Amino acid sequence: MTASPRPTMADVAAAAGVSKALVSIVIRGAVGASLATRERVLTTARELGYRPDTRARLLRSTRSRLLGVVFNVTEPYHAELVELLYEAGEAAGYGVTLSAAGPRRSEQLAVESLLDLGAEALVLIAPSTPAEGLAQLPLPVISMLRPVRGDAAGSVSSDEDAGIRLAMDHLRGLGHSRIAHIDGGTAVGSAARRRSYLGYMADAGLTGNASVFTGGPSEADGSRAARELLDAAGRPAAAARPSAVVVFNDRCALGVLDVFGKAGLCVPRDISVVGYDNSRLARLEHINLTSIGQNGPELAAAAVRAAAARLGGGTAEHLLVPPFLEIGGTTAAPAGSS
Amino acid sequence: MTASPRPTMADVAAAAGVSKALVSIVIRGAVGASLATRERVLTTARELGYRPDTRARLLRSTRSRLLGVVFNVTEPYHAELVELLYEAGEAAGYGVTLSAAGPRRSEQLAVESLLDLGAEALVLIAPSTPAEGLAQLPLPVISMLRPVRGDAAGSVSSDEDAGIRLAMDHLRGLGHSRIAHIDGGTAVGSAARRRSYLGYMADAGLTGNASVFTGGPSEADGSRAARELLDAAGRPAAAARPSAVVVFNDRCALGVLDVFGKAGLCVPRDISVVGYDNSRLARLEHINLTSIGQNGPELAAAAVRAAAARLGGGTAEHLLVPPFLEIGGTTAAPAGSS
DNA sequence: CGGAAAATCTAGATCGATCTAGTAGACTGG
DNA sequence: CCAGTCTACTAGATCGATCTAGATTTTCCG
Repeated sequence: MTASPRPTMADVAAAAGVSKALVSIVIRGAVGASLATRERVLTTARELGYRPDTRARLLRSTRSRLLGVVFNVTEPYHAELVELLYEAGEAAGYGVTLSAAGPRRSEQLAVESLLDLGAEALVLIAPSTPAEGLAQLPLPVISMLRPVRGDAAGSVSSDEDAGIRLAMDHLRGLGHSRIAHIDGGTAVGSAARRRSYLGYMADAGLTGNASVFTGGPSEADGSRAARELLDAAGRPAAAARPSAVVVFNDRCALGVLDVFGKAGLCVPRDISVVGYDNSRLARLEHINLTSIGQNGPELAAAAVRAAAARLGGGTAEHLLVPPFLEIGGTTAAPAGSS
Repeated sequence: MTASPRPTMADVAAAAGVSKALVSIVIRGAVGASLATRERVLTTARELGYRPDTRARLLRSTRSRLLGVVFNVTEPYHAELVELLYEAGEAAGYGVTLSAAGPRRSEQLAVESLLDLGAEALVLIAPSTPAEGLAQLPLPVISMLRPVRGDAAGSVSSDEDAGIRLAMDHLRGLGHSRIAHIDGGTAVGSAARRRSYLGYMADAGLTGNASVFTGGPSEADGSRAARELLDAAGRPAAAARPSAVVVFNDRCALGVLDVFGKAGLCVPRDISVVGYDNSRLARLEHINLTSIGQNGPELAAAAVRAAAARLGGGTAEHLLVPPFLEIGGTTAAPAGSS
């Protein structure tokens, strides 16, 4: 509470008997100071409890080395990425500042606050701003988890096509061939995943077995689609029911699991279910959903690299990071195959 | 990409034919400018696309009017509070900067980065730093969701005792009298909630019906406790089984629901369950757990008020915000009472 | 109308760092 | 021994705002 004013660079300089400029050199670790004085300055700095003032540093330096990150508070996975971005950023010599977007705070506002803070590049996690909007911004922008075409912004996303293939390979490997897909309806990314599914089925010569049901991003969507699936399967012949379902995302898969359970189907004995996101939800012990996960650390590192490259004058890169398969308790070999 | 340097206050001053100082006055909305010039300056500022530079502003002004917020990335509810703090802060004329703590980024580090940025007060959401540590910090600190005694820091938390009472009143109102409690084991806050439960039962003259099972913060803890509860109930007489359970938190309640379901009990027909937190989990459609929720907007507003008051020279306040009851589908009148 | 009070505006110092330009001294080589 | 190069260091300008102190104009009122 006794607000003793924190020591400045001038204080350290006076105490160590050198100039401010030299202290600056030492603190930044720049060249131009002898080993002896370097040590002396660092010692007195530590003794005085000196900490460089970020505000002043940002103001003066040509390169702020500050990375602005915009994330959405309603997406738990974003929070996870934020922490990884801190790590990746700091490892690359960048400071990281956050700005949250959400239902009551627009992405626009979040971006502006970072601009005013002097960020020299932005990482937007799953931005809703269209590409043209991103192109307007006066600094390099990296879009995470949402691919962007062209030179408007760099992008780093998970390879969704590879993700679907992982899920399908897993199911095929278990012996499934009647594999259905519950898509994400009009949600972002749904079309791409659906396309990957259909492409895989075609390549495997299983076009006849392919069937897509309209789901959505939430549990309710999944429940609806699952009921439809059961109804459709019942009509022609019960044997025609799919033995496995690849679902748009984990939340949707949760709704699917619920309906299957209430219909008396046992997962995975009667039917296998694969989600997408490997969210905390999926990892709850009594759910333990087989799911496709994004490689968070690699995504974060790639985003920082892309931002640094863009600052170095490169053109917008578009990276795809391979996802991984987390095998849980909702997939097994089909019933008749032991 | 064509990095046109953004206009500064001097540019606006030149364009409007006034001094820098006057522009500053107008932008800050301070007294000392006539209505006419005020308008003229604002117009030219808008035309030039001028935006004040936060770095410079922070550096110079005696009061940074910057509120630092530390949240934990692993807690989804924190994210929700963050957005509310933005709102509450900005409404009170404070800027808000975030710093994330988490498994790989210490609270200490998060706090320091905010100090370096020039925050003039900190709001720590559920800090793990002990009170003595908070007292060391050279600025006012508000601990949210974790009560702190003494003058080390202000605190704003949800009134847990009132929360338990809400749950109990609800169940009593439905006609329950055999109400059990599954606690949080050694988790933070568990002891207080258990005490509230026992106190309520005593006050209601139901000490004979009170029974506490050792749970914990996670689903697995809940499952274990639920099995114990069923075992214990089976032995003396089935009729002695509690007709309702108040559970430490939502995750724990999820495990409880799972075990009850698998044991053939129908919730809420055979037994009612109340959670605590009103988390997103509880609000999933097919779970729809009756739960005690924290009043987020009020918590955020109170935290900002407390910080402002502390900055104004007041002593550390300790506020309790009343929670609310969210009635879901897991509570109903006990079986024999229609 | 005169002079005090209030309102409006400006010059210049200042916050705490970085950065440029330049000085002092040590070292090298012919 | 002197020019040339390197290393170690420093003075002072600078970033873009705020703030203080003072200048100028307007208003008010007896």
